[in-house]
Amino acid sequence: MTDVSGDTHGVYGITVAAELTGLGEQTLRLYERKGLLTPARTAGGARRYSDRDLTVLRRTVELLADGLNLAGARRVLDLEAANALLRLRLAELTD
DNA sequence: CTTCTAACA
DNA sequence: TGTTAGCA
Repeated sequence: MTDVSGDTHGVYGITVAAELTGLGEQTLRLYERKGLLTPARTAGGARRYSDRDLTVLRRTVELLADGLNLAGARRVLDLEAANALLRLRLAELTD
């Protein structure tokens, strides 16, 4: 897709993503296994984190600090994503 | 870089 | 339950 907003495939390796978020690499893999995010993969199977993924990770840190567990954070993340989509559709109707 | 196992709070 | 260390 034509990616004007740009944050969808900003590419970082897991080491960089861990540094940028203050999380451990193992933790990032756990979050993926729990379904909090799904980073892209290289041909060799290495994770590729976009700026979008980093935003999700920072959100996750915030939600965990608020006392949610990973399952709860996952649900909030899903709802926020769905909400953002609805907002876009609403904007199309109101402009 | 990956997955997996085990230990700990 | 979530994180971390070590191994293959």
